[in-house]
Amino acid sequence: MLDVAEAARVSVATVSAVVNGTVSVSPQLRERIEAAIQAIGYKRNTIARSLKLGKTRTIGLTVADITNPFFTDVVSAIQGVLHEAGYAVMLCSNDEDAAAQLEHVSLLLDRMVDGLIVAPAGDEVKLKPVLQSAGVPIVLIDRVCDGVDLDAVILDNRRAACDAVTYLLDLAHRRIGYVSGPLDTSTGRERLQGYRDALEAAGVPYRQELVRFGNFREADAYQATMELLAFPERPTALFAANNLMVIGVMKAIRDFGLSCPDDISVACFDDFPWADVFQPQLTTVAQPVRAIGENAAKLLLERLGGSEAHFPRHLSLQGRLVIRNSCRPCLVHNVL
Amino acid sequence: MLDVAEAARVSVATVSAVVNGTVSVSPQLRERIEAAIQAIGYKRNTIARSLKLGKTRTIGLTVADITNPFFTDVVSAIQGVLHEAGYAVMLCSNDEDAAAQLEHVSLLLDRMVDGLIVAPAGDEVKLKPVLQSAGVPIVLIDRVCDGVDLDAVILDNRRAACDAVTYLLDLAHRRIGYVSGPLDTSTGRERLQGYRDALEAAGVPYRQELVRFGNFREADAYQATMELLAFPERPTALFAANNLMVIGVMKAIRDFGLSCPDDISVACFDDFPWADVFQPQLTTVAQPVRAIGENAAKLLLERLGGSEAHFPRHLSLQGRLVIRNSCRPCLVHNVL
DNA sequence: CTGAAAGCGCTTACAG
DNA sequence: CTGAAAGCGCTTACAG
Repeated sequence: MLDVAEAARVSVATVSAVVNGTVSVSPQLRERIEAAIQAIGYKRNTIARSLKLGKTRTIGLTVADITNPFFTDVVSAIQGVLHEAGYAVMLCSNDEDAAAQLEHVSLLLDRMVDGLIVAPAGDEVKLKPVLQSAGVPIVLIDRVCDGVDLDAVILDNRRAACDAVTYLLDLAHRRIGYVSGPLDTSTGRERLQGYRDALEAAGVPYRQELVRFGNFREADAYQATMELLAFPERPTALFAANNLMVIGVMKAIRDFGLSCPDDISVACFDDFPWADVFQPQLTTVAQPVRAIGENAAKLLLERLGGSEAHFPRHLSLQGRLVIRNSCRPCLVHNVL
Repeated sequence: MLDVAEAARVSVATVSAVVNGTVSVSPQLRERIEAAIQAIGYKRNTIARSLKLGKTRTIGLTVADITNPFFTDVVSAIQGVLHEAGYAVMLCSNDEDAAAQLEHVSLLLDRMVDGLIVAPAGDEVKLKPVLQSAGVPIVLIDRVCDGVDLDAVILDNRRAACDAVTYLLDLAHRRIGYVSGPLDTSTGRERLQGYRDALEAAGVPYRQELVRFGNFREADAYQATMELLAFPERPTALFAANNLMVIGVMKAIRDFGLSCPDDISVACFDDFPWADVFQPQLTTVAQPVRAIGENAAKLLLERLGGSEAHFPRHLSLQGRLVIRNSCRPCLVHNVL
């Protein structure tokens, strides 16, 4: 910028003025300066600008697993609106590792991001204080931390899980195994609660041996399903807590020599773009992924725009049960 | 830092020395300073540091489509090694929109990233000069730009496509439709060449009416497949240029009232974690996704470490044909 | 081993 | 409308 100023024989203040359009500059000067900028190939140093302004125009985003299509879609939506608004996004994925997430939040905060969007990866106890003392606006997505009053946009997990399990119950299933997520995530807790709600509404007793926990990933789900299938009174239907887990469920069913939906019904959380064309066509609860991302980004943008006044806002979106052919009416008479 | 210096009654230079461990400081002083840091809750301002040092310790990453599991896996691998090395990554996805990618590269460069990893999204003509004048190390992944001499790690697309099509030919297929990617990407060009290589080696003439182009996304592939299936002499097998396109292919087959593999065989580029458990089980060419990402990150790290001397290095990895059950021997006698 | 001071490249009151 | 100057928070020779 100094070079430009010299070339155009003006002060740096004037160059800054035309670059930012903050103050009106006489046409001749503006032209001279713009010519100099072209000639020199000047590009504003955003780092210096950030230092002076105390704003970086970049926001940090940390999700549990970038490999999970759910997060991928949410991230894509977030990026869309943030880029539109002139923000860059720094992304960190932690493979469902809470300790790694903690480091990532520090890394992001170190780099002076203007705001944070985070999908907590378990271990809320440690995460909470870090988020609370971050000093920048934060919005939580997908998962919330109990007792942390931050903006959040999530799914109505309890209701959605309840809908899916109710559907299974309506098909006369009574022994419904649940391959659950971990209870140190709000999604894990709420979806389990939805499962229980559905059973209770149908007057079916909750049996904890039908519930197995895992960390929302395929390997755990495989193991959990193998255990469930080994019961003398095998479940007639299985509900999986997310998109990754259902793959593990299906692999276990196959390796157990069973077939879905002939021998066992399966439903799960999270939809797939290919669910319509491969057999069995999975019955899923579809999340409004783009809406989650877009709303989160917008909430953050509002905070960044300075709406400090409001209370934390929680947006709870509804899932949608997409019925395909992976569930059949239960024919065996269940003695509970 | 000034506050810390005052509290510890030393100069900022000394504080800086203990924070960075650059110069040895007497134990008592170090202790006093560390106490002050704790007390004040001081955190180094990375922006100021970056300005002074001319390095941001963050690298820019721009891929064509973060929604595509292939890129997602590559990104995940890249992040792993980069985080390990203390770098943050700024990610931009452009939905296969070359103009958007151009903007993203500017946004990244503006923010003074130390290096760039890019998967070019078509329109190389415009991208080339931008990359060449970037002034930071760059490594290309998945796709290269002709005539730009940059580090790159890619797949041997030609060979992999040839292998897959050869497999189809070995099953006696002669009318093999190809749902291709765009020719303004190197992957598009090379995979098509591989298709042609296979035909030529088998002595089967190349018929351009059997090839349809799309932009590596589902919708285009659907349209392309509908056209292919409408031929009086319908193809007996279809090869899709990537993971997104094969979904469109399968939807078109279904909507056409056909079934795979009974009526038509299908193979594609890119593997799926669920390919083993849903019918038809797709025959695919699996890419070493993690290796691509890891190698790209390592190449970049080397450049960042100052190995300017070498020529551009091109790493070409091999794909692997995974044979499942979506392809059957061709029974109809083909008259070409 | 420790401190005073310059400078990284910007922005922004404050004068004129 | 334009310029001189201070300051954002660091790092790093250079003295002592």
